Amino acid sequence: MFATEKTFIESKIKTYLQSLEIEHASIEFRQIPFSGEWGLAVPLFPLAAAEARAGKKINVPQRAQELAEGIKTYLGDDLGGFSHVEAVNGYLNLYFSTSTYAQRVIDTVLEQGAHYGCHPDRGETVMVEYSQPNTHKAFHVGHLRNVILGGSICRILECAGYEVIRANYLGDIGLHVIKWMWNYLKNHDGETPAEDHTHWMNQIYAEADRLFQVPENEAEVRALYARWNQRDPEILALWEKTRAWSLAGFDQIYNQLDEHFDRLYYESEVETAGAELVESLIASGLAQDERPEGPVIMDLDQILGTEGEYRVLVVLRSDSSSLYATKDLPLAIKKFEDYQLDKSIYVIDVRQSLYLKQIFKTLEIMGFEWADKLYHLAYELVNLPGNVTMASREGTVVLFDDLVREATRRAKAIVEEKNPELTETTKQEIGEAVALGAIKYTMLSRDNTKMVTFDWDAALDFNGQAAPYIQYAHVRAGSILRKAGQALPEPTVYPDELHKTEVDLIELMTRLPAEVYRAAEEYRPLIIASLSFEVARAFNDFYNSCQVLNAAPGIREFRLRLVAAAQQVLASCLRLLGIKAPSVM
RNA sequence: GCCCUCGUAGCUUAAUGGACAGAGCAACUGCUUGCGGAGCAGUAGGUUGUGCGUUCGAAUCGCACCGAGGGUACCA
Repeated sequence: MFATEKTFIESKIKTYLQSLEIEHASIEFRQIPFSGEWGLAVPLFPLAAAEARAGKKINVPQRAQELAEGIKTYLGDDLGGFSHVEAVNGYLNLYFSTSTYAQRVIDTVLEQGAHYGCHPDRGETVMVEYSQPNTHKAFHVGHLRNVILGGSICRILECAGYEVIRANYLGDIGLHVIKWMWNYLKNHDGETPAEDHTHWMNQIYAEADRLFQVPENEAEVRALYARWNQRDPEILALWEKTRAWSLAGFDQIYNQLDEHFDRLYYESEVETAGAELVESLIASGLAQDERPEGPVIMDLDQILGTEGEYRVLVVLRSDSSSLYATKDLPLAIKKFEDYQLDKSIYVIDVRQSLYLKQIFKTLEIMGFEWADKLYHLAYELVNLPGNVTMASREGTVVLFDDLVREATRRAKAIVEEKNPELTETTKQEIGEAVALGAIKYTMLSRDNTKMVTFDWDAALDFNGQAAPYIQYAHVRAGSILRKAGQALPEPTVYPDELHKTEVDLIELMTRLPAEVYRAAEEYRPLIIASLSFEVARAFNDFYNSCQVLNAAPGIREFRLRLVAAAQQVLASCLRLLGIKAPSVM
């Protein structure tokens, strides 16, 4: 936004430094850390330190200050767009005039609209694999973090200029599916799904899991597994039918979460390729076949000459049935056959770090030159209070639909109280937007590597650092603009003096483009979550200290434009987090 | 045992080797009332897990230790 000024001042500084015989100096610009004024800070420490290293006997901080003062004197009044300059503590601080800066920021935001903060196309394609649910099973709060994180990462990457392919990988085969079908045939034959597919599917699964403990039941399940392996048409048909039910259930969930996928991969579609791949690994001598006494393994440490680093990867069970690894290897290959990828990201919880490291290394050993483009985006688990882990087996899960229902109920009650004249449909809609926003924000506002302890009250706390607070700021901004009752004023000359809260708000808005870039590089939605909260807080501060509609002519127009720009930034941040920005609540 | 990740105020976090470790929630003390309940002013809370090292300069980089979590051949 200030490239011209930057270039100008940089060349001036370089000219001056050359006169001191300091060549090849790299000038670094950063934000001035004091609030209330804008500008660029140039630390002179690196230059002074370079001189010290070159053998001059100097005190670095003192020399930095000397250089800063020298530059200040050299520049004189020729500041090219900056209003004043100071040399302090080893920094050269270049200040913009408040009104020029404010005007430029607000005009840029309004002009770029929803694109503000986003970057031009980089010509790179990234695949993000996330969600990965098992069909025929529950969808609980633990799975939720994965979808929310993956979805937000996709939006951030897109905004940062990447072409993104959203991939899902569904566990549609395996013992859990056979158990389910066995119970269905035995106890639920002919039944069709209840309205909430996933919930219904899970009830049958949970029951099957319990019954499986009885030995004769287990024998029956095994027998059914054998029929499956022989591709019994009746079983295949049942599998296809029930799988479709499960997928329809997931679609309901993804719709509620505002998520979609570009490409679905199924475990069932890579199983055969996996078996073939294992055979070729054995043939090439990379894998050791210990069947039937043992499994087929790859001793990665032995192959690489490392110790305790990569360990042993089991690629096929001793009974020749497949494992995760059997399918993940061909899947990785398939992805690169299907698309020209510059990066392939796996959003999978941290417990699988070693496993994914092994998979990536194995592909490298196999000679795939794209192996270095694979990346495991690890995130920590969701816990329940009292250090209880989510486990379907122990029944210690909070199911997705229960969570959303309860959250919506609470959110709707608040909406009802604040805004009783809304229609029932609108209340329901807003209640859901607020509820899902609160849940998503809870998951995204802590770092990927930090455990989220799921607490009903904390997740649904609509005050404080939470999504409803941000959504509410967005609504308030909209309300002012509505009341202004006219088209947004054209850009005008801005006031010379701004209120402190206006300055803070504008300052935060300028940070969006850089923060999007950083969030994309580091795969950290938290950065956007924090910024969105700060913008909302700054907006509320402004709202409480500055009148907009009753402000003097001139000021009023400026403030209306500021409100519109702030609303735009809030909307953009929320969009990046996958959180809806309602217009009333 | 070995490997990985993480330790900043009660909680969530900021500072990307440089200007006083900066906020917000929660807590405490007052005051105020709505351009949408909630807001404002203030207080308190930190030897950045510990110790060494590198550096003119370390929350930031390195090493060691301590603590938490996870993983460690046929679970997913």
